[in-house]
Amino acid sequence: MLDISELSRESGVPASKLRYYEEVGLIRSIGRKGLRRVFEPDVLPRLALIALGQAAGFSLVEIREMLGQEKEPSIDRNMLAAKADAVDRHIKELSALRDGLRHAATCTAPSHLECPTFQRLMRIALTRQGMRKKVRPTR
Amino acid sequence: MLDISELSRESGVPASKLRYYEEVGLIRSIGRKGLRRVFEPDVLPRLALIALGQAAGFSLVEIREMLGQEKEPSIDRNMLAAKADAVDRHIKELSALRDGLRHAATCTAPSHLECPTFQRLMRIALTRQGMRKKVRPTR
DNA sequence: ACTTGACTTCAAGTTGACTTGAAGTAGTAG
DNA sequence: CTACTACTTCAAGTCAACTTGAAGTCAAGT
Repeated sequence: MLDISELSRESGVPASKLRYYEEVGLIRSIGRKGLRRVFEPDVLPRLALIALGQAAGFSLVEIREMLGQEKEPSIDRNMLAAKADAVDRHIKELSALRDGLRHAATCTAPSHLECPTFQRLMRIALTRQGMRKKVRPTR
Repeated sequence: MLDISELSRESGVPASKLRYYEEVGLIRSIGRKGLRRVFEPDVLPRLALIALGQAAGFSLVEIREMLGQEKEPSIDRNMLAAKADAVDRHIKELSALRDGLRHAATCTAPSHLECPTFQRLMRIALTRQGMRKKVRPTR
């Protein structure tokens, strides 16, 4: 059992962020000691997953969906697989970007427009589209 | 030569965004026809690169640095290579996330904490840290 | 019992990346 | 020449994801 400062120290996540995450339903405290929140240690891996999900470009709402917002042990496996596929597509795009950057660092062609590497990069870029959702406090 | 609505139609980027991008120095118009901006067609690939850079999680300021803010043909090659390496590290993280998601979709172990796949995921997640910069209009 | 200080809530502020709206202007069709 | 419409500027608004600040509470040490 951890209080918020212990959790903050262990995870490196500021207390204000932890309170915010609880407010929007990303993590849960199991009770109070007086006023103070009491957390179970298993929020630590959960926080790691949240950080990773953010690094992957997911919104907090999407992450909440992926992790399961409540004490549900059975999360939707199809949805997880779909998310994995989405991340995989993202990786493909980033690979194109990386290659494009490396190419730009070495290519001395007069016009990038004529370069096949650059053209491939652009084709992939143009298939992109973004969608975002809104995060609202749970209750 | 394109006016803003043509550029918007060709690129799929709303005109308001194009004006904003010009304001912060991501793209340039080469002049005016009356009030109206006139763009060169080569902003199209540039817009594609901007979108790709965003997909990669870079801020507009970072993207401006990568692409070169002005009509400089010689952008810093070492910096580009460094950015490519940064993207590559990001890809590694995302690969871990993807694998983690796939694993979570199939693993039925009672506690994820005991699972080596999950532990690897977490190790990578914990090495993350983020930094952001501010975007200000040029001039 | 009293002080201390880390916790609490709640509202408001911040940042990046845009969008929206009002008010004005200018090239083109009739 | 007059209208129309698509452009223009500029200020303000929005949204996600937090942070900050004020004012209050409470457990623990002296």
